[in-house]
Amino acid sequence: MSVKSEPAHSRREEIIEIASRLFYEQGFGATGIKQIIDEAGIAKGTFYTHFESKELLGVEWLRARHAKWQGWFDEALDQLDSPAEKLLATFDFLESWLQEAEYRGCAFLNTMAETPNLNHPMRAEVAAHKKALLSRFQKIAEEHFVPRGVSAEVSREQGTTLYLLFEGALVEAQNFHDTWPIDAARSTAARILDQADLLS
Amino acid sequence: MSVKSEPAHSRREEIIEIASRLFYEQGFGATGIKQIIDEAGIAKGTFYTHFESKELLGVEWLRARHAKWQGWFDEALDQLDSPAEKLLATFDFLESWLQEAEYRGCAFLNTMAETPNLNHPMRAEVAAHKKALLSRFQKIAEEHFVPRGVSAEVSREQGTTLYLLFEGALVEAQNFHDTWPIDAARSTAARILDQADLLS
DNA sequence: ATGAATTGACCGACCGGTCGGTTTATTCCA
DNA sequence: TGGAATAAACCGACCGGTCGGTCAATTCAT
Repeated sequence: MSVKSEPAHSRREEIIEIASRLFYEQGFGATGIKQIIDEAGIAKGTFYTHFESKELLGVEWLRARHAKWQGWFDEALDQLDSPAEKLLATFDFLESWLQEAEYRGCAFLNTMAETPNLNHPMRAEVAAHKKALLSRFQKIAEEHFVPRGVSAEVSREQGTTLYLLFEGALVEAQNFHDTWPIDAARSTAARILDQADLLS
Repeated sequence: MSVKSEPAHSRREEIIEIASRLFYEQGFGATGIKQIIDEAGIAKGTFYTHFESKELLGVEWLRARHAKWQGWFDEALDQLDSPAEKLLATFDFLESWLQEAEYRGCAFLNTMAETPNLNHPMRAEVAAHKKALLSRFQKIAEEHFVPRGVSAEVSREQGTTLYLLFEGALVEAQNFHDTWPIDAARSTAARILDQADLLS
């Protein structure tokens, strides 16, 4: 018998896609179930056959977004050769992201900001996403610095710094709606990558 | 005749104080008028004789918070002698702030995150607050670097970098609820301040 | 025929905001 | 000094609408 193939867009996935757009553009709290089901063209009850609660939909949103974002990030870095190029490309990635009309900053940080409770399931997704990104920076920084005679530990510290610069630029570009924070962070990043001799 | 003295806490100020605490702890959107008037012990109508709308109360909240925050910031820096000490003290200030039980990150960035509309009056307050903070960093950076032979422009660029590190540390300390982002940013800041010779 | 998917009316609670009316404090004139 | 007039502060019921969530009834595909 034929394997039942999952449709490219199951109802459940369709709801996640629509909700994702609304959550990102308006914020999780500011988006009501009503709007989601209206745009999906379904009834309230149908929504609740697919999701236990709005909160769990929020968690699924962040999980899906994490996967998608990682994809974008990897795509921007993978074709580059050197670790230094990769690290600088993160800022170019940020800049092209900012150009998009729907740019509303980082969905994870925005969600963190409106979710005070540290034990909220969505906060766990935020922390996991950022932890993964930090590890990415640290790993690439190691690839850059260690061959230049810098210890693994100090190399990772440089990765941490680049991560903090990245996050600072991300947030301030959203605030001022301008690329100058990204440009400034990129310049500093380039200088840091050039200073292996001072760290060894 | 005697000058009519304004009471230390007018009703209006009392409402702002109560709302400020709730807005910071729970977020602006997540806090209802009901809760504010209940905690203030007043009726709905009384609230609206003092404020046109919840939104304008939000603006007043941010204005008052900006003034208070500037005071904290200045207090942490004013008694220090050198610009370098001042700049490093900003991270110590951040760290002691994080220790507080009610720490919920930056009220301005949190508000930005839940306010997509760039033309919203509260967004203007956020931008103004951050612009003032950036200028502070740039000015102190000038005081540090210019006497060491660095141009005014490059000195200001270092101030911008320190600002971005500060903001990155602020946000990530909130996310991970830990001091390591602040410590990492502080270390990098110290190194940057030590590199005047590379910039001149 | 049966079980899953779908429907939309319905629930109680809450949202920001309005309004007519009352209380309280100040001003002004006799 | 007393009493009327004025204005500001205060009250809480009420407005239309939305919130997240439930459920009995119906449709639909196997």
